[in-house]
Amino acid sequence: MNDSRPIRAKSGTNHEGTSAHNRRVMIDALRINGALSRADLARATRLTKQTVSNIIEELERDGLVSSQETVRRGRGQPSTPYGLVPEGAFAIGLQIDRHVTRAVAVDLVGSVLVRDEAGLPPGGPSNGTKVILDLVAGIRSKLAGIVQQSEKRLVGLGAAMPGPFGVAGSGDDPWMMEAWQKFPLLETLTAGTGLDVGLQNDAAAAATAERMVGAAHGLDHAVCLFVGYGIGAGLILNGELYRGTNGNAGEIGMALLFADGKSTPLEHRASLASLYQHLSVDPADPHLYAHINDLALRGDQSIRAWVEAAAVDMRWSIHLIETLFDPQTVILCGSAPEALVNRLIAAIGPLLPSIAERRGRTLPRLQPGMADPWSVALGAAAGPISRAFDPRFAAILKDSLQS
Amino acid sequence: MNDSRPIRAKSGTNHEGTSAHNRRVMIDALRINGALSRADLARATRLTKQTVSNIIEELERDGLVSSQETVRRGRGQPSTPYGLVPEGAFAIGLQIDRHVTRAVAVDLVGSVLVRDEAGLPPGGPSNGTKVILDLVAGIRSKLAGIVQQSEKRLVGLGAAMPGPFGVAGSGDDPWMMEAWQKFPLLETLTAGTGLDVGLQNDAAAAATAERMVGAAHGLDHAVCLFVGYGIGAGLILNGELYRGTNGNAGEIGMALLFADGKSTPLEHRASLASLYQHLSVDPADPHLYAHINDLALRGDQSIRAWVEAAAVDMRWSIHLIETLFDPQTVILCGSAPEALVNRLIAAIGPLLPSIAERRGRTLPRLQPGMADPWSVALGAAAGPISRAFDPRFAAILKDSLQS
DNA sequence: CTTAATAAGTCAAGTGTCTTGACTTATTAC
DNA sequence: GTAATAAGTCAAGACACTTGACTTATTAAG
Repeated sequence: MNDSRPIRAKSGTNHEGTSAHNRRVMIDALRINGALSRADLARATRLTKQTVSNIIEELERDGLVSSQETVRRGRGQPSTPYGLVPEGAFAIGLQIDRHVTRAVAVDLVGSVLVRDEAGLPPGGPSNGTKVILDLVAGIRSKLAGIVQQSEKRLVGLGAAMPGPFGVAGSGDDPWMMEAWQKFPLLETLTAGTGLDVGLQNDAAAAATAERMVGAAHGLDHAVCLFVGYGIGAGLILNGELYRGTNGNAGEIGMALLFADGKSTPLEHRASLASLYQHLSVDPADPHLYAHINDLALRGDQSIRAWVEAAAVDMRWSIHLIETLFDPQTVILCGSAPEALVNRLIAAIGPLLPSIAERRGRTLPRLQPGMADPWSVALGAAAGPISRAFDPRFAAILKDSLQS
Repeated sequence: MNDSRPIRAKSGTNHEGTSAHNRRVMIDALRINGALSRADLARATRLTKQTVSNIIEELERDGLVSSQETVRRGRGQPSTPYGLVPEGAFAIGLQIDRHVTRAVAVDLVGSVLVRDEAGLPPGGPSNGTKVILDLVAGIRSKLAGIVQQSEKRLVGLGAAMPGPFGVAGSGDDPWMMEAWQKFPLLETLTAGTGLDVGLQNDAAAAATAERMVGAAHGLDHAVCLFVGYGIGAGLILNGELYRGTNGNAGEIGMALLFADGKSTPLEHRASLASLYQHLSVDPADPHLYAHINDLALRGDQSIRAWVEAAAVDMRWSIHLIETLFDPQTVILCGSAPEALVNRLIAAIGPLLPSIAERRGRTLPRLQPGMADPWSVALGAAAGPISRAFDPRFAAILKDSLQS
């Protein structure tokens, strides 16, 4: 009996895990509800007043929360609300797109403090790595100029780029996203910045952003349909981003549609790439974003035609998302001109019938999210903040504790 | 400032939560790996030998694990493996289908000890409730005749029926599944049995079964495509069944397919219901199952035609599941005749290209699961066992602790 | 104005569960 | 026969939450 097969098991937990969880629960509660008193926190978390007091004291020492003015609420001693301190933690978010890379510095509550972008030369990682590392270095030094102790309070760097990861692709993309997808980006960024680095696809980043400061704030189940150069879905399931086995969950752009006996990926019909092709414009044109926004605002005929066609496919995508994920709401967002997203939303309705149609709904089935070229970078930055501060199963387990 | 808005927060945890988690982790490790020594468990769970010893001792007292013969593994003191005791816990599983209801008693390791079924009269809950409660009572008394203390070790009753739940339906189903879906089944079963009752849709139950004793055993991300009277997907995400906001996640049968300008739910094209219609047979015929199995085995022409057509839609369903969930594998199962499922699997291949095609795969993209009229009832029973013994986030939180 | 009711928050001792480090036991390798 | 190695135990210790009494601050009511 050769007993060298690896034993698979979840990790156990201990006091530290308990405490780490409770800290995270407090921070989460303050993020969702705004400032709360110790007594409020004790009731909401089911912990004792004493425990809450101890943890709040510790969080205050760590500069993550601070007390506000006391509030009189009827009989009894007035309560002292505690709120998150925005400058308690920072994260850098990095978006790598086809022709451009964007970086932001974000604080604990999701405000963008610094932002910068740079053009990405063609040629993939071999030409782009330095540009990216310089951009990140610049953001860090600008952040250090604005706030004290920023480097000490930097919890990590989140990177976002179009997926899918680790999949053999078509190889016909001159902007080399495939090269980026194969490139050991995590290792390169870790080595180049010394930070804790995470990587997700752009739709996931958009969902993370919506969860921290947008329409998915405080929701347990929400799906962001993200329209960028491609199209993808960012999945918030059970209050956490769902990544799938290889970080590719939600890559709805690769879903095949069948029509007229041929199959076409959704991405070829409903994405900025398809719009650019429809309009015969150069995707690398730096003024394209504003130009498209203009056209959309003016109701340009050519845009309208594309919107009408894309809306049909997106209506179906939303139907499918509702059917498979049963979310509380679907959020349409994008790194696409806002006017375009608004036209899309208008054209998508009314939605197809689905299990989402039920009595007693409080949230709309479809709502607009951020449509902003910076939302992906923001979401990328929200990743490390969430990893560091949000309550989640993995944070309780011993193998994640090393504080 | 009216401050009566409810405060939303996750619950905190304490020592009991820690301990509950560690107990569950041990049980899970023994379930996945088979019998393990205390030292093995300590290494796998990252807990200390002492902690493991204490917990094992407690689990042994509770009759959930027992020691086996010592094993010599080279130098050092021989180890004493501990394994799960099958009769350490039981659960009742109940399937409510259109024309029949089935119930099983299952033990801690997922063996079916007792099974029984009864025809369901037309008319929905008003006529069927008594049949169901009698069936469950019969199962319980038979179980009590086989094993000692079965009632004390009964952790709950899991019920499964076709979804979706809580959705306005078409109202054209003479077998009144819609009436069942609206009926307060949970309350009725709780009152009628005195047990802790859970409810899920049949595809979710099938997935739960595959996770406990089938092809999804020990996997973190797997999707079961379940072919029954309808068709649905049971989702294992992050090692747990994913239910969605209203327990309707995975209802892929309601996904609309567009062809020739019309939309049709997948269910109308790939499900036993569609097969029955194709064959013009009576779905209430009790011999239908064996009959279909026979036809499938013999390669009947009419079945082949349906299989070919359904396989096209199922191939697409699998592609979509891979694209949206990025699972380790997709499992095709059903409460459908096994020969039919085998024909379907044969006809579905080769699969469509998707993100699941990657170098270094170890699991097949599609594999057969249970195709057995009893698998849904088994999965229904696996629900309470999983809730009681599997490690999960919710089990750590204070609001779930009352032991 | 005085007193009772109410609620926030603190204090100090208590409890439960994991950890630590030394020790015992059983086996194989040399 | 002895050393090395690994399983498992013992007893004390540490840590984080809990308990219950107490203090403080405010409003409601007579």
